[in-house]
Amino acid sequence: MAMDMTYFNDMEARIPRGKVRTRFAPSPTGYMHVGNLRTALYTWLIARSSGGAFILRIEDTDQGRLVEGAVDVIYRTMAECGLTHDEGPDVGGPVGPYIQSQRRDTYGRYAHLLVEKGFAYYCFCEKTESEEDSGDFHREADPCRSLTLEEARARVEAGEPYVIRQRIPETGTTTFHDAIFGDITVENATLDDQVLLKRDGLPTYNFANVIDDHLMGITHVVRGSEYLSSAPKYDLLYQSFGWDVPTYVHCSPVMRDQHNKMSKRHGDPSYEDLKAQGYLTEAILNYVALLGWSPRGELAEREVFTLPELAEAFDIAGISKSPAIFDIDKLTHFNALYLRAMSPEDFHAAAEPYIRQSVKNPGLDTRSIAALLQARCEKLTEIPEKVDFFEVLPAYGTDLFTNKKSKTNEEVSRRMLESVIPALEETAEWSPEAIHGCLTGLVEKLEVKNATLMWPVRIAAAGRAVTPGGAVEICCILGRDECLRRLRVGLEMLEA
RNA sequence: GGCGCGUUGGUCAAGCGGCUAAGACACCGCCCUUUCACGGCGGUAACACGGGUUCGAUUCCCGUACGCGUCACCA
Repeated sequence: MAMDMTYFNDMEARIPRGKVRTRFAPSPTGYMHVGNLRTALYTWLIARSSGGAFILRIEDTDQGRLVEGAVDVIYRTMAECGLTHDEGPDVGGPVGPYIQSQRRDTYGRYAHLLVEKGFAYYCFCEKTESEEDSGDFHREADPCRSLTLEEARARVEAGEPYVIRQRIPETGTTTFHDAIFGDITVENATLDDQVLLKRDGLPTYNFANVIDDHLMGITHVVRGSEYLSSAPKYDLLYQSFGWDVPTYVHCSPVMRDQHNKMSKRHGDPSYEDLKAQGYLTEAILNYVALLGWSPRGELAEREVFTLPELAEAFDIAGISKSPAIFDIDKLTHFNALYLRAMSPEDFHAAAEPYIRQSVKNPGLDTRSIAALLQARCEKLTEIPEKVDFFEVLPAYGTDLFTNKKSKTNEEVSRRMLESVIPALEETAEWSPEAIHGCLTGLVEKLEVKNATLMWPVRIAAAGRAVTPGGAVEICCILGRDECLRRLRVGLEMLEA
């Protein structure tokens, strides 16, 4: 039973001292929900904002929950978001392996070490269904707690199945410190002798965490606030080993509404779902960063941050204690901001596939269409329905020709189109400038408002009351033949 | 139920003993205008409640209410 201490010392010696090290430790469920993404982001930011290291560790101790391809979702999402890791299963590192299922021997050794030190004990009890809903907690009820080490060992050697439980002091209090919540003190009597090593020899999540975080030199443990209540037991574990306690950073959850956390079960969007809904990675990250964190001081009013800017501005003190409700409308706003901030080239590249979903005609220029769209859409996915009229003239009623503000009705529109069609037939070239010149020339000649003439032209050209872009742009994109054809169709409808 | 945590407008939030209590989203109005947008300007809207402490509480303390978490050989 002697511990191979050189092994462990050697391991720890490979970690640079004094440097911040954080870790994102997802269990591979194949789904990166928004809360997870935010935890990953904050964890990454804490490391990057202090020049520290960010580690990726896969927590797959739960046999029954392994999902095929799930780890890939994690890698892909992290990479897409720019949350680069310095150490992990794929890139290696000095304190690997970084997959818990490959570390099982280690946990067992430490669990047994704790038994020898008296901070843990073998328990041979069969779990019973009834005691869990009694509501009351009686730690003293476990008879194995008072077994002598010799007795227990004899039973272990006789092949009796066992678990290893943490021996929590029956009296006194434990105080731990959290970077967000401050000092929290609890009565030891309210803590249970949690299982450290399961009957199958695998560690429980809580135990594996403590061992790995210590062995990997993690300085800041970032996790959801649901672990707040188990933190005292963590502290006791660290104390038992004589290890330094890391800084805890417990983050409150991202909620879907007042009562429920974001969850796959409720159909709340994952990172990938949001992408599919037309949201940009940058916008998602920016929004998510602000869901539960806000910059202090000078930056307090600022909301738009790129990832490097976040790394610069991030500060644990700005993390909020209370849960935050996910607001898709605000995400949409950020998305619109990012869409508009793109260069025309980048926007075109992003928008083109969506434009082509409804605009198949190769004669229609996607660059011109994209230019109209950039200030007018909040999500890429709303593009197809906004521009489908370029492809085919929709069926519409002549009532669209009536618009009070533009001072048009069907009769006025008929007169306008009668003048516009021959004028456009004669324009030398088909450019925005030429079309605009032609139409405004008519406006002067006919002595009407700009809008009075533009309105019917746009309606006839698009067959829609609301369009991205005005009459001139639409006519130009359509091309002379198609444009004139549509104007004639409109005129015929008005003459009927 | 025990224990723990939380509570500023509908939402995200600033505030860290003295302020007309920021800002953003959403919503409404006005301007701009060739529709709709974009942009600009303005508006509606909040300190959960009750006690203290203090010259003075959104800020500190104690209760209450409400909410959340946890009490697994799941993470």
